[in-house]
Amino acid sequence: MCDLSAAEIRAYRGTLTTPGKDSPYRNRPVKENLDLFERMRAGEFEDGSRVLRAKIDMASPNLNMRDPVMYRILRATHHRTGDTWCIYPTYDFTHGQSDSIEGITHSLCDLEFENHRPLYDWFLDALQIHHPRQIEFARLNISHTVLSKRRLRELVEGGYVAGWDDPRMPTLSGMRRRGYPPEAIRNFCERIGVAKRESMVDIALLEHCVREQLNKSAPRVMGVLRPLKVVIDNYPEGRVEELDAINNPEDAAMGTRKVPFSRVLYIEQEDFREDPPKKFYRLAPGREVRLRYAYFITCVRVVKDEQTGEVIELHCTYDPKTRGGDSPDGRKVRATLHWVSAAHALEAEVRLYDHLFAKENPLDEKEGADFKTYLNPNSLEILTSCRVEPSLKGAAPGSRYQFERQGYFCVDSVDASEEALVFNRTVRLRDTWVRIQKAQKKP
RNA sequence: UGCCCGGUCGUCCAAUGGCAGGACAGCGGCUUUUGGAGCCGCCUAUCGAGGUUCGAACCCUCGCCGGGCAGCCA
Repeated sequence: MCDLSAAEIRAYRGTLTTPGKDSPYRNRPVKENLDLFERMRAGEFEDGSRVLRAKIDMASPNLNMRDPVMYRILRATHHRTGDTWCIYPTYDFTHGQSDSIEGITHSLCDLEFENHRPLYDWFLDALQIHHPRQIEFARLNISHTVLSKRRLRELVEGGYVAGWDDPRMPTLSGMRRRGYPPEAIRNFCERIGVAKRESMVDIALLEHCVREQLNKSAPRVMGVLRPLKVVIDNYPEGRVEELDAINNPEDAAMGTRKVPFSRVLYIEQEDFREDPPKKFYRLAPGREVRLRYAYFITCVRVVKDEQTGEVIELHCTYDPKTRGGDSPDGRKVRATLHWVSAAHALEAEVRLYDHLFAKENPLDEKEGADFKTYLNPNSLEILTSCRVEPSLKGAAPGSRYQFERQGYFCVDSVDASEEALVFNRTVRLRDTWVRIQKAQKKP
């Protein structure tokens, strides 16, 4: 038993380069120690007034061995035992014993506990109980996020995210809600391996594993995130066709479905450019493109808002001979666009998720900045007037789809309902066009 | 200027005394009714100096660099 205050214990411990010195209470007789410990447990003493320490070696080069504290007085309410105990053991004292009681053979932990292993071993040897072997490994770090429970909690409690299962969180509940398939996570773990050196795995590898799995398993659908109205001038008013669409080109067994086509459609705003830059293959005035599984269309007129100049509507003509997307004369188009029929499409909310942190390593807190200052302000973008194809009606919570040319999305398991479709973007598709644009901007 | 641990392509992991290999990323090409997927190719690494050895990423020594440790936190 040691009556030194916390500050005194610290002072007696010495420093990294100088040995500590013995506590004046170090050689108390066993009988007195036993008595004091009984009374400590009974609650006779003030919080922090005394502690139980292991008598090891105040001159040890390993600070953890300089007579570490085993029990301290703490009047805290425990979530299981309530107020029955006013003394609590330290982690170092407990760790080996709980492992031992559970019959563990190998106790795996973080690299930072390497310096604690001699103490772990010391307690087990002194107690002469089953001795598990502690092995330390590097903790997993992933770029553009944080994984420590303490920091994650800071994000939750500070309201930086919507909760532990916020789809941006690298928690299992977060990743599940985001739509990451379990197989992808397991595969990721297998690929990154386990080692003893500090490392930072590129989040791109995780995303690759997610795409790889989803590419095989996710049914394809068409959904327009930012709708632009298109009128097919030469398509008969009131006419509706049901066109065949493939559910998954990677897996013929997943079959086909019908998608309705009519005179008024929506396409993606970013699939049209009035002044197309180099290598932009999509729709532009006078240009012909394919609507997936439907027809070739040519843009003949652009309607703009008189005030803002914003493009609000396109008029096109279609070639009836290209039904299904093939041209009988063999002429080619460079782009295939996804689309939905305006009259048949379902309205949906789509949540676009991106990296939680803009900085690769948020813990690289240069200039005294807190890791939270590196949060990505664009990690969530909510789109409320998206249009998706009618086959998505009643899609089950948690079910995963590929929105063609956009990415993988899953039905949110919390906010989606019979009436309201809500999708979370799991991960984007690899996008060559984005890369071309970046390369074009550089010079 | 203590003790402990670690340094292999940009990143992560293999090779543990015998041809430094894979994946991701990047770049280029082919193909394509998703600028997706697929296929092909390219790029790039053993921290340094000595030593041991027929032979060293691996063993030894000394440096250098990075991380951890001075809670009655875990």
